[in-house]
Amino acid sequence: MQSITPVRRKITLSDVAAGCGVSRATVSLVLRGSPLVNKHTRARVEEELRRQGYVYNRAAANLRRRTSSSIALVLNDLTNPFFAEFAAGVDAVVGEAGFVTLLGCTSESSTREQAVLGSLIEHGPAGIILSPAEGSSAQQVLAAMGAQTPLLLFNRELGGSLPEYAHWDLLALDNQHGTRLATEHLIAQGHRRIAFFGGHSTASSYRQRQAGYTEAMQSAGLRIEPHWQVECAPTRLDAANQTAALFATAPAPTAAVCYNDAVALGLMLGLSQRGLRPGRDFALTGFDDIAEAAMSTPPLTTLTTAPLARGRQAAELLLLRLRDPAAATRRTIAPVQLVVRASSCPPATV
Amino acid sequence: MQSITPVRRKITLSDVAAGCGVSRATVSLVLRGSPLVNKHTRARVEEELRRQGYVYNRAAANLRRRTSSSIALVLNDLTNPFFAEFAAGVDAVVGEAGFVTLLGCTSESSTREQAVLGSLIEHGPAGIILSPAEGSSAQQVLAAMGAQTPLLLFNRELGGSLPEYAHWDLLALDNQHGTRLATEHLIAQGHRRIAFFGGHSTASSYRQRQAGYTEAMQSAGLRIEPHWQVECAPTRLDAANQTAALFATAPAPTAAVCYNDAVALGLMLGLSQRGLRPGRDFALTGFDDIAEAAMSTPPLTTLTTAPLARGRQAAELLLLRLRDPAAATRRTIAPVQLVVRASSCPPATV
DNA sequence: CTCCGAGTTTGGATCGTTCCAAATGCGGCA
DNA sequence: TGCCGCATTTGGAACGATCCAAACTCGGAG
Repeated sequence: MQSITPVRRKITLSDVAAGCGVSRATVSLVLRGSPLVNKHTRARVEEELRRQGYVYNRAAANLRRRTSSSIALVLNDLTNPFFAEFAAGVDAVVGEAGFVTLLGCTSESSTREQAVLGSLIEHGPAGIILSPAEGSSAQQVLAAMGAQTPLLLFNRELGGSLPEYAHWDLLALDNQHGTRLATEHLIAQGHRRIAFFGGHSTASSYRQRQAGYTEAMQSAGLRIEPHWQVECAPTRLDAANQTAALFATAPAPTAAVCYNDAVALGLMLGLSQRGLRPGRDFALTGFDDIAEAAMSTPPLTTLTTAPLARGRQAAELLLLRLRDPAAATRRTIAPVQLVVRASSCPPATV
Repeated sequence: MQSITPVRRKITLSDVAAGCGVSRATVSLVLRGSPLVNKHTRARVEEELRRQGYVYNRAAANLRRRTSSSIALVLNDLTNPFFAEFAAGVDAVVGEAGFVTLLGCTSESSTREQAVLGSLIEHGPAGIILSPAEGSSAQQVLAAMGAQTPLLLFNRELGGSLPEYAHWDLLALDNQHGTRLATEHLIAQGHRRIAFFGGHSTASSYRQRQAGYTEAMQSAGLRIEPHWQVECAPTRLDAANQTAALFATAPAPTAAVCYNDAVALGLMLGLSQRGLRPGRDFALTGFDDIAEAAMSTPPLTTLTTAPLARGRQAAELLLLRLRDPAAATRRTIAPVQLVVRASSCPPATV
């Protein structure tokens, strides 16, 4: 039966040491499970730690040891389920390794990204996992975080020219191969006039996905009309609004490879508004395999990226880097897999 | 043109002080924008700070000032878009207030919750926002985090008996009113035999939602058959599997108020498998308004909870508490709003 | 009876910042 | 010249942990 007297002041090592008549150093050794300390002393100290309700001050320890116990995770969009799952994966591994996750959201703004990085870096994380905001550049990022802290870039490349002393690891999806698979699948279904729809060409992931599409089209000897490549913000709403552009000029496409699932779902909406039934009159594919993809009408053919696993992987890559700061820079490309659902129908026989 | 010499050792106040011939104290004053320091000196120091690429060590400052600059966010399920948006909202406000978010995911396990809380507390957050794992108790939570750090509970109550010295703020959704609205809406549509489907009665939110349903039914003078209340895990899969239970005994319900959207989507699946068309032969409502709700077939009538706004609100409530630790405990109930979509059809005229 | 060494314990300095009381410089006034 | 007050600057002691070299205890060997 322990009586808990609500205390204002925080309990420190010295309090515990005084409480059981040993020195601070001894208590410190007990805390860290050192084999040096005598069994009997250890028991006494541990009892006293419990009794006083001591809580370890990791900040103080980190200061003295010049270590860090946190890893920063900076995301361009946490409201996107893809990144939310990614974050969950990161946090799991980071936690297992005894670190704590410092979270920062940039809402796709490179200005906020700088502010967030600046604020996080002051807390001295051991490393940073960054999924850059659209249009953020290497110079910006380096200016905000310095070159001291190991960086793992996820999902996107940084724009701008790279100072030659800059180096970081990268984990990206195999965007190009993914859209190539999707395009080939549509071609195999019998489509010849295939569009590439949505996204902003400023993003590196856009350029890669578009390259996969172009590659597949060219390999099949199919030509690409200019108006089949329509850019829009990677959101449902903007995608729906831009649908008309696909059909502005003849010949109209019979299928589209979309930049991602959000865009594909928006395109479905836009098609319906024009009286076209997605999955019957027009085929389309997405990218990401968000939860809604399987639930939409028709269910969406897309590319799964296993965001939770990618999160774990990102954290593991960063931990590897922490263990060996001098190792050569790694660029990891994670595979993606085509999931065929009803949205990628054969062309309608008109 | 600045030449960046890659330095291993971290730059400290003393380095800068030495670099421009003033004392550490003066540099510290400059950093904090004190009006005491001479204009000319300030300029010189700021130049030197830039030149050396100084980065502030907030941990050291916090140690000295006995302050904290972080807020811990502990979530039972970050892969749920509802919580992901909530987290984004929290992080935005926390960031604006000059704090940093410490993230912890518990994956709905109260054991992990204890571990996560224990780890986070060592970093000395100014406060904690906790959405408890299922079945986590007040004693557990208090044991892991002590009574020193202000706690804001989100979404769920803690189980177990409360020690009388325990007190914390609460932000919850108006569960009871929400399901009452949904039930009344179904009654207005003409339904008389309405079920309450899904969720675990161990959760406080379940009991509240069920109470709202019961209340509405009783007010309307409608009776509730025992087999119309079917529990299941709040996941799509389990909901689909439990669908049969609703129809095991006569009279079968013609509509169901579901515990949440995941359950409702699962029920739709289950209904389809029985040859019932949701939104035509059977009406149903959800809770949460996750993104899929608007996209499902038929679109799901549900209750919106504005998770992003709830996140902001949670953070603001906690900041308020930090400003006035002695203020009376608050229990905030956030309103929810009924969104009527196609799933809540009138009863089929058989 | 002294000395040795293994097993434990400990005081004091240190990490990078902030606080505080005291020191410094300097123009003005008696 | 001496003293006051204002504006600025500063050395040294914190904050709560860890590191390190030195010290203590004690049984056994010489």
